Amino acid sequence: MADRVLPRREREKLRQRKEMLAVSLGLFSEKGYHNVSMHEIAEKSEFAVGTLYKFFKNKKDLYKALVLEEADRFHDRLTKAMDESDDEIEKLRNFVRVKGEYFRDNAAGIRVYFAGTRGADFNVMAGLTAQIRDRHYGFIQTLASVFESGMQRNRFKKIATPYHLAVALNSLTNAFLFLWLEAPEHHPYPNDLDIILDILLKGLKES
Amino acid sequence: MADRVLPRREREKLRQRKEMLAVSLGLFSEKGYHNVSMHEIAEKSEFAVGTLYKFFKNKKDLYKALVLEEADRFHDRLTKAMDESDDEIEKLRNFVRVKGEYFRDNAAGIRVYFAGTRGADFNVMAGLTAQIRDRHYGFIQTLASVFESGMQRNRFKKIATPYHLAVALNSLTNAFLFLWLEAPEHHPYPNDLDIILDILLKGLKES
Amino acid sequence: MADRVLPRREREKLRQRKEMLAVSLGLFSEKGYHNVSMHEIAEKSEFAVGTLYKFFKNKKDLYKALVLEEADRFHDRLTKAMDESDDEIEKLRNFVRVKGEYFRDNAAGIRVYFAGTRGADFNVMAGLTAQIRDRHYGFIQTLASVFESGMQRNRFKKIATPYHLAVALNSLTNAFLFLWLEAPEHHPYPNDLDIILDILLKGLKES
Amino acid sequence: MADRVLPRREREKLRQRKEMLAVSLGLFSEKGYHNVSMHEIAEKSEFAVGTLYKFFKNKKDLYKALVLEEADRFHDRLTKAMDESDDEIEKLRNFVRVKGEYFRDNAAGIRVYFAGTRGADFNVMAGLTAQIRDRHYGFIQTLASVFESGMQRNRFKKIATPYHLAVALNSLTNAFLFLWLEAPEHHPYPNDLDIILDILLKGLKES
DNA sequence: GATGAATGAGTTTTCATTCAT
DNA sequence: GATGAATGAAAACTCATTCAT
Repeated sequence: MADRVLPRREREKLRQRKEMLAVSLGLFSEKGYHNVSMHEIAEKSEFAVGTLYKFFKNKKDLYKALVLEEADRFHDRLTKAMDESDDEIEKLRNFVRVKGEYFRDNAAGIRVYFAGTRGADFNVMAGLTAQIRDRHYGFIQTLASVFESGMQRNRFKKIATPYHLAVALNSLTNAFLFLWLEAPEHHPYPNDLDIILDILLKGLKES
Repeated sequence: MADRVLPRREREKLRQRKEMLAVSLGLFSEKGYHNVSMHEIAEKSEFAVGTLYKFFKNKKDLYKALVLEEADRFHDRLTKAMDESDDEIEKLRNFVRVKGEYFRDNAAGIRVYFAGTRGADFNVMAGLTAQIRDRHYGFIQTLASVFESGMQRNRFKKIATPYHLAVALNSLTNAFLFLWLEAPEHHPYPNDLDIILDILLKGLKES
Repeated sequence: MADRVLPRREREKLRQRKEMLAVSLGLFSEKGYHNVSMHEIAEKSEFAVGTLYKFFKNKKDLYKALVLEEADRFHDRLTKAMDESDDEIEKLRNFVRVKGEYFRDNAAGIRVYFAGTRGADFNVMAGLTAQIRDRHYGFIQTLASVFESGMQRNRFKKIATPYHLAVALNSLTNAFLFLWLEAPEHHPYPNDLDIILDILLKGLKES
Repeated sequence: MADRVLPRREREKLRQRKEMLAVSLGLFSEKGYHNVSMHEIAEKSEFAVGTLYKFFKNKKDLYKALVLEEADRFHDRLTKAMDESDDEIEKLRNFVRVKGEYFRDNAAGIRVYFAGTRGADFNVMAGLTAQIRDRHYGFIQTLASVFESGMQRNRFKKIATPYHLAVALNSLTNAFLFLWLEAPEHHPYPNDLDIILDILLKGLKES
């Protein structure tokens, strides 16, 4: 780990920053950006307000950092899951499975990430939306490349462009996972997802 | 029009309310709930602040009314579009086409509607989220019933439950329309949509 | 009654004014000047706000009129009670008895009158305090004249100036009646009063 | 003084709080609760509005604290004055004298205290009236106990219950002191008071 | 370097008063 | 003459941010 080699002072800083973001995540995901005050974050994380401002220029910055890191963690996890196999179908199965797990285990992070994307304060949170979008777009490209490689190796029919298929798979998994996230009692967790993927694969696979 | 037969006073009231909501729509859709002040709405709509409060109990109420009416208008338009034909495939084509038109022509309304759904202030805007979700769920059922009737008449294969198919079609159209809404320059408007529907229909239609 | 001979229009006006003041009395006595709005008075009295302003220049004026008329009614009643006898002791007994009845039967008026006197908005309610004080002073003089005449007729000992005695009797009756007004369950109504007067008279009467 | 041993920070806090209350006392006593704004208090006390809210939850709370502390200071002073002697008559003389001095030297506090008692916003200032009344009742009991002990030691005749006598003496002193407070030019300060007490004592003392 | 007290701009909301109908 | 819709000044209160200790 890189942490090991950092001077103690630096390591400590990182630990504090992490703690601040963890507390912020809990609060923001629960109440939304405008219903959380810096004092609340300070109190719950047991830092002084001024210390928060040592780590983040202002409230917006703290929020941006949080959302972007949440986005990166999310996308990293998905990318890694796909990298675990060389087989395109297996990659997609991993994507769906791990995304499901991620929603289940990181509901707060997911909520903050999606609020940052399609959230309340549109153009206002200047920059954030754009940066999130870039990351999102980047990930969609990664996903698209799986479809592309599958097509090149003639494992998938070219029923649509790889990009379209990536957008489709991504939005479908989102939709079903949100159903579950918002009303777990009505939408039992993993089954829906497999159904989706199976249908898509059935249409895709060369007979 | 019912408007004609209302007493003049009532008609005038309605006109004012509409104007207030129209201005609010513009501001909220552009800047988000928390970045619009009542003074701003008053000024831009050329009413006094007090007058706004004659029509809406408070800021939250104004916002709720706006979002709910926007949701109703949206769903009504889609439902009507589907009612224009008795043929299930035609119904779905109408849904996709009209939804596309609606996104194109009512970007502000769409933004406010979706912000209200997956928006910023989760449990905070008590009631709103729940009401929106009810309406959304109701609409999904309407869409599902199209798939169901298609299946009963053996026009569609039963590749998934009608409810799943409705969620799928809805989220796919959202996804592609948002791509266009957010970056029209990269995503030429109507073509994507047809592609989606065609793929879905190909999988659905009995050969 | 003078009312009879007024033109109908005038009589009607007077009736309306009375109604406004009656409703205002109820509201002001219950909630205090600042917690009653002109709209509330208008609604409860079933007049339009504008009509209120036809009768009273503004809210302050309405309140002043109310308090002063309440003061006059109160003092008139007491003065009349004392006029019913020529005997000084009987006059004082009447004063005490009728004052007690008045507190019991016009709690709202009493509250408004005393709030206007020693109330919340000191110098602010410009003029009111002064006018009330004048009336109050005038009444104290009336009461003092009873003691004075009793002294001149050698029925009372000159244990203090008539003015001092008037102030004393007045404040004592106020004190005991307020005890009852504020906590009737702890302070049974009429007995206390008689005790007071008897003590005072015992000290006063020539043996 | 306990102040000496408090940490500097605490002492500073107390000093600020005192300053805020002092300025508030001046303003409230002059204009009444509803005619003083938090901004006004902030400006005159040279604190920021937000700082006021650090010390007092809201305007009502600030006012309540002010009135209750004023009441306590008043009653403490009177109680101490009576404790200075063991002789009942001397106790009463001290009470009257010190009360007079207190009215003379703390007119503002007295005004605020009495406004809080029989003041403007009856049931509205929920809690305040009740708390004031409790303190007032407590003090009346203290005063009554002087009469009671005087009776037990056969220094006073039992012309009335100790409680009645306490209410009487208290209301009489109030009445005469208010005359002076409101129109010092007409009512030279201390004489009236002695007269009152002397009359009362004459009636009370065993011959 | 950390702290948290102090700041005051900015927000929502109320309500006395006016005046066109 | 009565009405009550419209007005907007003014109030209470919050909270991101700063900076002296």
